[in-house]
Amino acid sequence: IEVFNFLNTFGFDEVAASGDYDEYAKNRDRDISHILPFNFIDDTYIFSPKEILKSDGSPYLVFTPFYNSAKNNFKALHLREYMPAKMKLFPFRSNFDFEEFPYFSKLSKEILDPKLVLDSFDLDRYQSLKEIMSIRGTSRLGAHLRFGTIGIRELLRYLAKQKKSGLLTEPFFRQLVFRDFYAYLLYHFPYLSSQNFRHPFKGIPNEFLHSIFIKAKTGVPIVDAGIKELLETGFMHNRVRMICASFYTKHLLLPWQWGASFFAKYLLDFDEASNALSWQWSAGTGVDPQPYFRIFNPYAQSAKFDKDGIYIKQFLPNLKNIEAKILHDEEALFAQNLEDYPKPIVVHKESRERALAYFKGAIRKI
DNA sequence: GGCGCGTTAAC
DNA sequence: TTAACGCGC
Repeated sequence: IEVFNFLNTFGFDEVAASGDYDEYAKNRDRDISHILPFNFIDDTYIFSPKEILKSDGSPYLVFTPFYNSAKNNFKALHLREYMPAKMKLFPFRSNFDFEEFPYFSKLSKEILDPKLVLDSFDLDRYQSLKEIMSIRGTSRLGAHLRFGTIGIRELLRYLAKQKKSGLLTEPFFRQLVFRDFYAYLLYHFPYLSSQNFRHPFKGIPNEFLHSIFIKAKTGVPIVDAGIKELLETGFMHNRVRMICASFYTKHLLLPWQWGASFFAKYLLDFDEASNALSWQWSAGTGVDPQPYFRIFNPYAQSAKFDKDGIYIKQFLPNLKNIEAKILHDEEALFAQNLEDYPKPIVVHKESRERALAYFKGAIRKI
């Protein structure tokens, strides 16, 4: 606000800016519009929220029909390029001390030179590598899209170019449309950032369990490794996010809003829509009518996507001498007596049955 | 009104 | 297989 008051004294006519649709963003843009006329440009996501609608004019609630419609409506217009500014207000020099913040010191080079991220992104092998936690198979572009250091249209033009040279771009494009879908849903249903779409499940608040989770002391290696990655780097591999969110909402039966706030605080690529709606997806409270009884088994997940335990051991060095097989074996973990690593706080089978009972009970209460 | 189907699974 | 329901056409 101070910045815009300052600009106003220089005689600026208007602000033209791209924005997003969460409450904070809407309030921010409204406050700015009271100082200078505010011209909102749809340039944060691929589509404007009113561009993709059902034939009756209402918004889609299911991704696949949304995606099909999005592909049909995708035009050259969505690759549009704006003229770069010829003038700068004043030379910008950052005094930000990257070393003071552990994540920033690790990411600073990339943040300062986004091209490094694009260059190191193996788009062609994205589909086959993105699930392997120990491999840098995902794009890592989320933080750039958040801060605008790479724009969505710039990224789309990059994809179009790669497609021309024969690379497989569709799987990654699909994920970008997912990002759009979540922003679109938040635009049409603003309450989704804090409230369930339909289901009555509220979770059972328990600050003790929450504190164990955020301290990476659940005793479930893949969950704790994920939390460590988040705390140490400001990033968490997407599949691990799902495993942690499933564990939090199903095994611990905690309110998804608490988990979402924790992620919001630490994720450098935080996006209100993607974060809240992905947590709702995990909790089974979102727009997705998929069965709520689909509960991730964290041990089966790490056995499948971190077979040799490389990811787990990277973030839980205490476990570096433990055989990988044991890290994916609940019984074996209960049998271990480790000085600096706790036993699991829950038994998978029991938690699963408890969650199923909770959800069945909550459903009957309607 | 009917019918097919749904990002990411588990047992 | 499971068990389930509302969306989208």
